[in-house]
Amino acid sequence: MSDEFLIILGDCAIELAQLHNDSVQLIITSPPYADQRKKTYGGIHPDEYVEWFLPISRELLRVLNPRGTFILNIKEKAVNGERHTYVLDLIKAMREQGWLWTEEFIWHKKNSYPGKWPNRFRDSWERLLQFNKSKKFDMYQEEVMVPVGDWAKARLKNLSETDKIRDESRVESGFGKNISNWVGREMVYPTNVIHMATETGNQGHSAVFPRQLPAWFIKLFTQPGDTVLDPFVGSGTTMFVAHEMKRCAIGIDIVSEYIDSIEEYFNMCERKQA
Amino acid sequence: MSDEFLIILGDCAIELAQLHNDSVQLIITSPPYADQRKKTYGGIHPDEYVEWFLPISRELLRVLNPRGTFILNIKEKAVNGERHTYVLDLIKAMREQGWLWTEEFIWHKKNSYPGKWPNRFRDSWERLLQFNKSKKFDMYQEEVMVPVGDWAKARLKNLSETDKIRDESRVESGFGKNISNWVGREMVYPTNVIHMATETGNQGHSAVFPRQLPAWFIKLFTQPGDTVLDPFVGSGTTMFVAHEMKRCAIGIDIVSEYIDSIEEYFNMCERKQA
DNA sequence: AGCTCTTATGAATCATTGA
DNA sequence: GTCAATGATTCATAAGAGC
Repeated sequence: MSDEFLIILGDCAIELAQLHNDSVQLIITSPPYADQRKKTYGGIHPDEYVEWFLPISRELLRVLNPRGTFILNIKEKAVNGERHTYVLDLIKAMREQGWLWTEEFIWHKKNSYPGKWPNRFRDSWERLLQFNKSKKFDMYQEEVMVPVGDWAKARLKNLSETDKIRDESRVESGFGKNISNWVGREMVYPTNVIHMATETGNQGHSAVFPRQLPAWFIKLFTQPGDTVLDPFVGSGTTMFVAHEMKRCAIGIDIVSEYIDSIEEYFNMCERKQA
Repeated sequence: MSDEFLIILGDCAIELAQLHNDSVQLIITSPPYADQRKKTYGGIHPDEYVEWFLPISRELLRVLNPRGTFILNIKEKAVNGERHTYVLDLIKAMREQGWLWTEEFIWHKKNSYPGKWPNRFRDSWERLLQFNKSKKFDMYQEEVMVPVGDWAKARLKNLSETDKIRDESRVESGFGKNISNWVGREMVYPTNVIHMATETGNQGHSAVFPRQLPAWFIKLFTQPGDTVLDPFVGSGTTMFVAHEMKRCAIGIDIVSEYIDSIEEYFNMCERKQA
């Protein structure tokens, strides 16, 4: 087993005990949403969601480095025509555990799930909650700067929206490829609203994240050699991206099919290098 | 005094008593944010914000029609490097008052306030919380359908063969499919993410809302002749838009300069009509 | 009319100073 | 100490001027 990655089959509430204190620089995960994914995770009832998550977040708080960051992708579902409050309750409960609720990023999903209801529009955003262990944490803002100004204006006028979407979904780092072509142009910092299309139908597994999303946070909060953890690693997107970016990747999942698939991927990687 | 509008100078916690039960179809307002606007509103401390707002929301619940809607524009500030939780607390407290938290729209402000800090990016979004009195409320979705962007029309008109091939080969992204669905369609429903720039320098008065924002919700949740209330009417944007859209407009504010200015505006309107 | 360029200015945030 | 006020930082817009 390489130091570069660690794949664990099991319940993260239990398996996280394997990890040392303060050993992880970035935790980024999209836990099963309430009442979703019944087949794989048993379906946590909205009213029990906080109670279910707190033992996990307690372990995450232990393994996270004091200068590290925890990014939690979550969105409340509508229950009885209302937004359920478990996410609000979770934020408050995690603060009592010792977490700092530093920021709430908005993930604007440009191609949100289709549908029509008489009392609400399509939900096209999710929360990306940033939690920290201390007020002093590592943040490499310059790594995620985006071009703007004349470049963006000219481009926006001359190119259609389709082109932009296509570019962003093709290049994992957003405008990364294009950025390199425009070195020397004006670069500006992004805001706390992130525009990314979702990826669908990725080899039969539902890809929770588009690859750009973990890539963006990995660039922002870690350096090469740091450790990135996803306790609900699912199809493995976070691990693959972290590994490609020369970070150590740890993934945990309770579904053996997911773990098998991820192990296969990393075996292939090692064989290539050999 | 016309039935078409009502302008009240005073503290809305008190003055709302003038309004009848169930008489308002839409409440849309942007109350003073915690610790902001000290000169005009006194600056409510974050820790006391919920306590300050609850008597007002209780009166709002009384005057709102059972089929009406309350849109609350609010955003928590950063305190001690953390996001404060008073908005989360407010949502929970209002639910205990009897409000239903139906939806949370995101207002993405394209021109957010400048600034740079080592631990956070610029804040470019605000919450637009939708509360209702009952699960059955009026919503006229077709009134806010948006035209398919020019980019899509232009793209569809001269869709080159290469484009078609490229799009179809990217079916896994879900995007190619969408394009074919848009053929022949002029209007689509919006989502719960609203993109609008703030208006600047409006004749000395800072316009809290861009005019489009109240206009959008007035179209969505009311019909001509319905009553629209803004208990923190400020420079009057909500009232002016509502009046232009043939809705009855009620505005309350504790700042006499604002009220004078709004009365002047409506006097001019009536003189023109005479 | 349609462009480009310039300028003013925001519901912000944190570090520093002062009571 | 704790708390409250001031200063430095900074960019996407609209509006206006000039070709």
